[in-house]
Amino acid sequence: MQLKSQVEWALHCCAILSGLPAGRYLATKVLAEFHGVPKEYLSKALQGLSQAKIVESTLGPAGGYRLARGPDRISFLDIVEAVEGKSSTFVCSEIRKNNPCRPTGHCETKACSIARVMWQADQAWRNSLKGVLLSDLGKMLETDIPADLYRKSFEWVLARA
Amino acid sequence: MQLKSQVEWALHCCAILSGLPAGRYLATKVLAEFHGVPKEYLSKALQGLSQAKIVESTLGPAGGYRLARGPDRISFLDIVEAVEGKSSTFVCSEIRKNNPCRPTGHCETKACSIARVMWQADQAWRNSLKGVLLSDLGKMLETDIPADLYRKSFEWVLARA
DNA sequence: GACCCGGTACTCGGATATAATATGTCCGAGTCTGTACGG
DNA sequence: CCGTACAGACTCGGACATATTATATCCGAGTACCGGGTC
Repeated sequence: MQLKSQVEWALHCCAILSGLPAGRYLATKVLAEFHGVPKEYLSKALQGLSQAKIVESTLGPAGGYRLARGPDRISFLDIVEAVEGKSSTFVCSEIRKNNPCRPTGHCETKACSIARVMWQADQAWRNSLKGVLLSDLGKMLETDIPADLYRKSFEWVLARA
Repeated sequence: MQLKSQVEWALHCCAILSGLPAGRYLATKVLAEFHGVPKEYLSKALQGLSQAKIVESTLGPAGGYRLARGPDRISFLDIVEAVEGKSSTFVCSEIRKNNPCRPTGHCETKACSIARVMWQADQAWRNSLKGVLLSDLGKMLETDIPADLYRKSFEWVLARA
């Protein structure tokens, strides 16, 4: 099991978008060039973000994407679920119903114990992601990235927004 | 992203094996019949468990699998990792290195901030799985399953061990 | 009667096909920009 | 000089191929059991 690479791309793109001045849009082409990934495919990830109302888009020249709300109102979980879907990582196929000893027509009273444990773990994962906001990421990047590189990148992006 | 169905099967099989009297083996054929899944494919999941030293196998007639240690020493995480692998669900492909502003030869000082957040969530998921032991599952099943069905299933399995 | 030996049937384990999903690419519908024109 | 209409170019969005992974199946190597033969 592995998250798709689009999740990583979407997160990086949101990080860039969160640093953009209000009202400016950034095109897929620019985001793809900055990250060195295929433009056409990256657009699928951005489409997911758009449908989830995390970003909003504009057409035409000078069009592109921007965040639909403040970075302090967007969590990692929002982004991950926009790309990967909201369904649990564990799906219970109810194989217990195939138990040859099970009386026909018997109806389970509660969810499978195994599924409950797995879903609980899934929830722990989501809670962890929910606890980190895009604004938190912004602060982390400020301290992690050398000031020089940070400023250069910012200007590079701004010149194309 | 979705866990493979083998994970579910492996967990159910371990649940059965944990109720087995010491020294008895249970064949793939029986486990497959009980759960209503293809015998040949289920064996792959059991192979994973075997390689992870969670279960041990014996050949020949009356052969099969049994737990390699007590159910209080086997966690959900052990089983999930045996089937899914131990690598993180998030893989960082270091796309930040493609940043056109990045000086050539620049060496990152610490791991990508985004990856750190994702890995932390992955760890939360694993910790949750680590906290539930096979013996805990046994207790849950005892209270969840109707006593009648529980006993019947136990005898059904025992007659084939 | 007890022990040894060989055949047999059953087991696991890995190598091999098929289906589903992730990855990557393409083209069309729509709209904003910039310009030329008219008032 | 200003407002308006229009052509053009650029954008996103979804439809279309390919590569990788999960699913399902098959066959061979190996071993414990069982029966017969021998001491």
